Amino acid sequence: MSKDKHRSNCPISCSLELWGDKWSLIIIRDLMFAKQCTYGDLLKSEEQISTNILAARLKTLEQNMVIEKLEHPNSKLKVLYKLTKKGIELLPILIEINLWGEKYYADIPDRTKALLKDVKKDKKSFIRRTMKKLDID
Amino acid sequence: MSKDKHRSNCPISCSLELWGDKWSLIIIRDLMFAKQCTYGDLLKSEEQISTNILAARLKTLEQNMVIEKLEHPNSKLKVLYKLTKKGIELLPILIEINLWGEKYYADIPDRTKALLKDVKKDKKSFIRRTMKKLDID
DNA sequence: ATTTGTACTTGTAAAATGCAAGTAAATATA
DNA sequence: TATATTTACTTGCATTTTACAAGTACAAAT
Repeated sequence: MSKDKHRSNCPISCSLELWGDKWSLIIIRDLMFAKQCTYGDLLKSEEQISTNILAARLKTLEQNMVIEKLEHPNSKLKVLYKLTKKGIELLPILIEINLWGEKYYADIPDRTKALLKDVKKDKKSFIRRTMKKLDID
Repeated sequence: MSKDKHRSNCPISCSLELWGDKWSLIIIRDLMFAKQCTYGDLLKSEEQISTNILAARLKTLEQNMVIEKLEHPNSKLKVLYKLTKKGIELLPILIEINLWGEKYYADIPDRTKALLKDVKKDKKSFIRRTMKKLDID
């Protein structure tokens, strides 16, 4: 009847209810920069997510159409996860978090620094290029 | 000895460890658009944070210099919370979350819509103006 | 002197997390 | 062909976090 699943209609609040935790954006980050990952790939991330949490997050993100499952071309045993358009559009958020984090935390990895240098040169272009790369199947 | 409090040195991961939960950015949002709030003001938000969670988050955010406490000019009983420079600089993240959320959730409040219309007209100018407003004590 | 307002703290049940181990099906290997 | 291994999960359980209700301490208003 009523749409009362949200604590409020504030877009920030609704967004946080979906991916506002310590893991969802890590998964999304990995998919954003690796394009496609298997479950095993995601487990390999430096942050060491545990298997049950990963499975739970993937399920929620899929149900909310942020990611989707794909058949692996070479194996029926493997599953490919990728971002949907809705997921890809989280890129500007990830970029701003990256930029803020770069400013306030030390020992940023070189890869990240290089990427952010590119971002700072021309943010819009970076977003366009990255999104385009992700969009091509 | 070692700086091993972080799961990784990824700026996204470090950021999420600090404010990657369902409440921190709600508090920061309120401070961003109200400039200064008392504890009671923050409790009044539509999302209905509970008192112990609010106290815990305020403590963490203060310890990490995202917010600071101020004396209330009219009362020793009240406490004013405001964003530090570090906190104010979360504005671009809040804006991008707002824009994403606006696109994927329904029934966005009119105030928010109006604000985002302004943002979309000229994002940089909006950020500059909002930050300036917050900076003036 | 008593009540109210404000910023918390405390207790406790419920939920989420983190870790270790287990399972089922597909594939690789002997 | 039989066995082992890989892959994507699930399950059980201890620990931690959350949510709700109530309580406390001090300032200020009545």
